Amino acid sequence: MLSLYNTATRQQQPFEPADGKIARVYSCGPTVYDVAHIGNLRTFVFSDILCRYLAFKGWEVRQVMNITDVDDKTIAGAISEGLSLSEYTEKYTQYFFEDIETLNIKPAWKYPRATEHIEQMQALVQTLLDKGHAYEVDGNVYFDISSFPAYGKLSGVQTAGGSSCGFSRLEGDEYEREEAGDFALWKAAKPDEPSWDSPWGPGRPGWHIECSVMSMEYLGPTLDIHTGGVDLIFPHHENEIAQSEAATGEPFVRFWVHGEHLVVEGEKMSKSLGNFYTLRDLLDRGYSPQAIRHQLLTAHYRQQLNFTLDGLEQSERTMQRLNTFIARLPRLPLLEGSSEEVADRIEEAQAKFEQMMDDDLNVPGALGVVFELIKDTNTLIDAGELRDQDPMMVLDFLTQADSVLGLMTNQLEEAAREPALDKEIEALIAEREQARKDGDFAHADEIRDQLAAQGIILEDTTTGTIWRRQ
RNA sequence: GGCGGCGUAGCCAAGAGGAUAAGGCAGCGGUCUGCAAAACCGCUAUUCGCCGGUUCGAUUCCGGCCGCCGCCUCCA
Repeated sequence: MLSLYNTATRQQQPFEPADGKIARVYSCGPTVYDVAHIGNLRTFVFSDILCRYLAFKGWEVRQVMNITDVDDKTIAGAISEGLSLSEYTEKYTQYFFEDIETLNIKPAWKYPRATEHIEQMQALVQTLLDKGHAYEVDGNVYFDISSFPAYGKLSGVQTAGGSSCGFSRLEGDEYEREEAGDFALWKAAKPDEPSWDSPWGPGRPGWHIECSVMSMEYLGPTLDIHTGGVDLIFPHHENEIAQSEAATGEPFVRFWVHGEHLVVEGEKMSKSLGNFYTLRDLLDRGYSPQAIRHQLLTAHYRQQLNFTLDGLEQSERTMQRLNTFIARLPRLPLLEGSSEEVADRIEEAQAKFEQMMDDDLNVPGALGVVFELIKDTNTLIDAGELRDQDPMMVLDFLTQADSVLGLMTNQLEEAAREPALDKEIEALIAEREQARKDGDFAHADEIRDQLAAQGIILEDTTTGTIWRRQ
């Protein structure tokens, strides 16, 4: 049974959807003011793994990921580039979609944009005002945290009274809030800012309200799982709980699941340190999307990941091992039949894989299971014990595992295609075989080099020559 | 100051109160090969930052120390 670490309880707890069928997942998505960096992408890969695994477990997954397309940064960015807010955010929204496709992240069920839900946000703000959880000051509406006693339950941050060090840096704020911890639900428009009319005058929604509104709009008042990066626990997620539960009177989220950050070369990623990588940066340096995704999966999601170029090189080679294995498997010259040993190993691997993933998504452990099976299979190949029915079974297992890992999707598709007999290649291989028999190794090597130049790798086995694409 | 995490082989990284401490990368030696490629076999942590405690038994639990990192209304 799947169990997940729930930030709200600080414990790992058994998970299943509240209704037993549909997993309702809300994931904090990108603020589209810039190109995503590798740290953002790690979090999206993490929520991708989560959703893929929920589907693997047989539940229907409805993942909603918001696109924040109005906030201080997007407004500032649009102004500095001389674009309208929507032109500006649309550009980065498209970059975001390209990035997740490149990293083989499965699309969410819905990607609602904040600017398309202004009316619903205003309605929620009004509800909070009506219920006495919010107040208005000069066109701004704030949430009154003193009206919500449970405030702080997720993050452990303490509010007024006691040592409220969480708010020690809040002095001098420009807004006239009654309590330092109160946060904006609606912000009055400043001159030249994009704004929407509202009962409180022209303005725009606060950051937190969008997630409450869009999650409830598509998934109802109670979510099964809400994901995000650890940095969002406070104040963002804390505020979401306050707004949502104050408005509906129902529990907002059953499981809070947060992904740890990554650091780069042991240091916090920052533009000034020059270790601020975007996906494009890494692709330009020649790294493959496959290796990048793998590197993001090398550490458990609740563990900080030290992202390094050296680590990427290692992932590149690791993926090479995987790819070579998959590419040669369907072309091996094998005796007829199937091996009981292979069936046993696969069964064992399936059980262990699920056990690893059930344990709070232990992806590094699950990868270990996959590579153990690869090694075992290779050993059997070398021992001449693999039979011609076996590769299909191994590939089936890898396909199952990959429905979760998403690391070898292209390779498996290629292998599943009828290994089209390329007449030209076969002819060259035959020609080379004759040359080798004749002792004309120069000519044999010439043919091998020629094919290598086309990305065709030849391997001489004891029972014949096989080829694979690089 | 408050909250949280980490320290496992040359590197990355799982794990777990007691069975040979996964897996990947790199290295060395071997097998196979005309040479390669791929792969396999063997070697590479008698030991899990340091010091105590609990226990029949701890690297795994507890305490202290050292080192590193993150969060505390910009933030994945």
